Formats: sequence, structure tokens, C-alpha cells
Amino acid sequence: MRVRFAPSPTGFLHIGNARTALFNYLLAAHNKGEFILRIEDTDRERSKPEYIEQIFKDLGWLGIRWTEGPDIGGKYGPYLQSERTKFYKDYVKKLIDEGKAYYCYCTPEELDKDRQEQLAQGLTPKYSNKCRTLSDEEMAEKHRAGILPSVRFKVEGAGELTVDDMIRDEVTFALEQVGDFIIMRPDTTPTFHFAVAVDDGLMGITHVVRGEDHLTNTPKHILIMKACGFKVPRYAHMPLTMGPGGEPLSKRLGAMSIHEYRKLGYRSEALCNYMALLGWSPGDDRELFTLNELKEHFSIKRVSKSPAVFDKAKLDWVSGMHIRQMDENEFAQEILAFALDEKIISEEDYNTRPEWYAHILRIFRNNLSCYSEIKEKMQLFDTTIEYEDAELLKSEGARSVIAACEAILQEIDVIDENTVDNFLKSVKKRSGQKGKELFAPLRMAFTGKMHGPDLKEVMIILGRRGCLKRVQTVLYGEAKNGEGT
RNA sequence: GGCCCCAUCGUCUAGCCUGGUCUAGGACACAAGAUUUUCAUUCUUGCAACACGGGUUCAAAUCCCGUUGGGGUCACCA
Repeated sequence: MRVRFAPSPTGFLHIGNARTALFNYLLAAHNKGEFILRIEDTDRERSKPEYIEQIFKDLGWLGIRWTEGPDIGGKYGPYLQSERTKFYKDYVKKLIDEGKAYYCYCTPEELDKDRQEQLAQGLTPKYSNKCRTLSDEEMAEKHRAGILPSVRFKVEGAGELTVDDMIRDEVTFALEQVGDFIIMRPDTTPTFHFAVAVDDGLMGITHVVRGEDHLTNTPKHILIMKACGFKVPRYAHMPLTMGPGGEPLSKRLGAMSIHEYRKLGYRSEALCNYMALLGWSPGDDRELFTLNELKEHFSIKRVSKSPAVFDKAKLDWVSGMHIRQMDENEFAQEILAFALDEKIISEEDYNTRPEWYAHILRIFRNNLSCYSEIKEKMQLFDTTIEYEDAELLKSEGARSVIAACEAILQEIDVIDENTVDNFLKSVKKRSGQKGKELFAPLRMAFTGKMHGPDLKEVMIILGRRGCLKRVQTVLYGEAKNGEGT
């Protein structure tokens, strides 16, 4: 089995693209086949080298590995379409020689005019095939007039063509509705349809997995492949990914680039897991998978036919689960690396007290869906904090808790993992408050928020002085001299 | 508009091929409760769907036809 992912480098990889890559990869990996990366850069205007680089990086980050590609070569190279012009020219020549293709001298303006007229009459736009029958004389004349020809593929026969799709079974198209189409531009670059067909043929691709948007193009590809004498691969057209309203993906969510998700601190495995769930299910109730588990369980037969709506809430849940289920040390390492990389914690600050920072990072593990969320959460340890609900601090019960807290903090030497419990007990006893009545004011005074990480951990990290400072800020509007940090 | 694809809770989906076991299962989200002396996690419960209309059949979410709705595609873009 030989499978390929063939992006065009005209932009960054987003969820839609990446999901196609992933499904191809999973299909290959599950069947111990080859996964080939080919770059379709025939659109010289829009293709950019930096996008190619980014595709390598993003795919690599996701854990998708190719065995042949532009960067590592392979037996069927080159893997950049822009470097394969010789093949295209050879096959175009062959087709022309065999009478399966012909030169077309129609100009884009002419074509466009025809199309508009057909549209106006309510007809399906289709090329008139008028250059099919040009005599040598006529061609020579056009040539003299300086018109460079494109090359059209001759679509013959009025029959039907059936695509055997692995996801949709048999899909039949009437041949008469596809007009002769261009396979090579006047500048001798191939069009997408031609390049795809020739490359898939030449590279020995056995299974083509791509978006449903290509389903109606497939007859063209099959026609070309047959004309060139290639073995036609099996096809699988995956359902497209839609935006929240069912509209095509917009840049806001799903079309956000893979790179952006990486910057936000999503784990690649979580992203793959979620993308796989968009249109595929294992058949049982399982939803959480590592990449290896996906490879093991994946089946193209279990890909659904209908479009899937991208749901960020579910992505966040999957991602959060991956974070919670990973090894503790691995988590500590990853999140620290992220915080440092993204400068959420500066190198200097970190070096002054690495353990303190490690401790902070650790306590957020249970309420993270991606690492970048720590940036906001860490504000809780800034020198000054804002109170989400200052009113809460004003009730009589809350005042007594805070007052008791200050008094006790003055009496004790230290707050650490051994002493927090006793401290809390004392506050409880002296203030007469318990449960929520006790913790809510404390939480508000120490963190300024209603929700957050475990309060004991927060107090330990703040330390006795930090706690005292925050309590006094609530009590007197500011910390007493000499007691702040 | 022609052609093609699709149609189960708000969302992702299981079930459909091989009708009965489906008063339609799971998950996210949402709501309530339990655990947590707080928060989060976790657990339990609840809410919520077979688009519509015709057939076929003893029996249809499952098969057939139509309608409606959504998507795709009709380029010298991929």
C-alpha cells in the first residue's frame, strides 16, 4: 500500500488539511504501508517556499512521518511538482501523439465570455471543444498571431464513469457533462488535475484519501490515468470539516493553523486525537487515543460520510484529558519548557527560584486544556491582584475569617506543607467559620478569584509573608510596613 | 442552475450493509447531586435526536421513492 499527502504550499496547514494528512497517515500506518509526502506547487503565484518548510515542521510536530518526500528523497522523486515538469511534458506529448489531447488556442477572455453566456442561459458551463478539430493550417495561423496554446484532454464517449470510493461506495458520473479540460497551460506548467494524475500514477500510489471537495474531480483524474496507462488507485473522499454554523471553516477556529495550536500549548497527540474523532469513530465508546493507538484502531471503513462541525469545547476536553493522563514528570517538563519558550516565565526569574516556579506550574494541571492558559492563571502570584468579587470580603463572616487569619499569621513562623492544615484549623476555630464560609473569603483574599487551584498549595507558594501581605491588603488597603515581600 | 455527496440529541458520533434485541447507546456542552473543610479533578443523575412524506413488511432509525435542508463541484486554483 502506498498512500500520499499532497498539500499545496499556499498557506499554513490548518485542521482541515492536517486531518487529511492524519487520515492518510493512519491508513498507511495501520496497514504497514508507505506514506509519501508530495508538494503540489504548480501554482507559482501562490506557492511559497516558507510554506513548504512550515508543512514539514507542522507534520513533524504532529508525529506524522513520511518515508518519501522532498526533504528526504525516495525512489519516485522528485517530490516537488515544480521539479517534475519533464514528466508532465512527456505525458502531454504522448497524449497528443496518441490523439488523446490537443492544443487549444482559446484565450481566457474568450473562454470567460462563453462561460458567462452559458450561465446566462441557465446551462452548465462547459467547454465547446471548438479547438478539437482545428486543422494544421488553422493552428499555424494562430501560432503566427502569437497565441500560445494550452493543452486540453479529450473527453470522449457519452457513457458513465463510476468511482469506487472506499467511504461512499460507487459514485457514478455522466461523462458528457465534463467538457475537454486543460491539462497544460501555455507556459507549459501542468494543471492540478494533470499533475495529480500523473504523479499518483508514476509514484505508484495505491490509495488516495482526500477531501470530498475532490470527489467530482475524480472522473478527470481517472480518465487521465487510464489514458496514460496507469493503474487507477482506490479512492476515499472524506467528509469536510465545517465551522460552528455549518459554514465552511473560517480562520477563526478550525482554520487556525496547526502552528497556532502548537503556540497555544496544545499537545500534538491531543490534536491528532481530536482530529481523528472528526469523522471517524472506533465503533466502541472509546474516545481517548494516543497516536499509536489511533494507528492500531484506524479503519477507513469507519469514516463517516457526513461533514463534521469543528467543536472547540470538545477539543479542549480531549486536550485536557491528555494533559491529566500524562506522566507527572513529563507534564512538569513540558509545561516548564513551554513557559520558558513562550516567555511566560523569564529565564532569569526562573533561575532565582526554580522549585518555586515548578511548584506553581504543578498546581494547574487539573484545570488546563492547553499550556498557554497558565499565563493568565499565574497572575494570581503577581505582586498585586484584582478582586473578582470584592463584596464577598465585606460580610461579617468574611471579616472575621480574614482578621483571624492575620492574627494567626503574626503568631506562626512558617506556612509549608506540614503546617497549612494546622493553620487552617486555627483560623476555623478562631473565626467560627467552616466549609465554604471559611474558604471562599480566604480564596478571594489570597487569589482574588472564586475559582482556582488548591488553596493550600497557593498558600504554601505564597508563603507566610505573602499570605500576610494579601490579608493585610484586604484589611487595611495595603500591607503594613515591613511585612510585605 | 446542472451534476455529485450527505441527513440520528445543540455538537462529535454508535446503531443502518445482514429490518425485530432501540421506550435509540456513548462523549462534549449544559443542569443537579456526591466526594473534596475550598477550587479543580473524579463519580452519579438529568436534559436532549432517528428532517418530512409516501411506500415495502407482521415489524423500519435501519430497505425503496419523493420532498425539504445542508455541503461540494462546475477555472489556464489546488
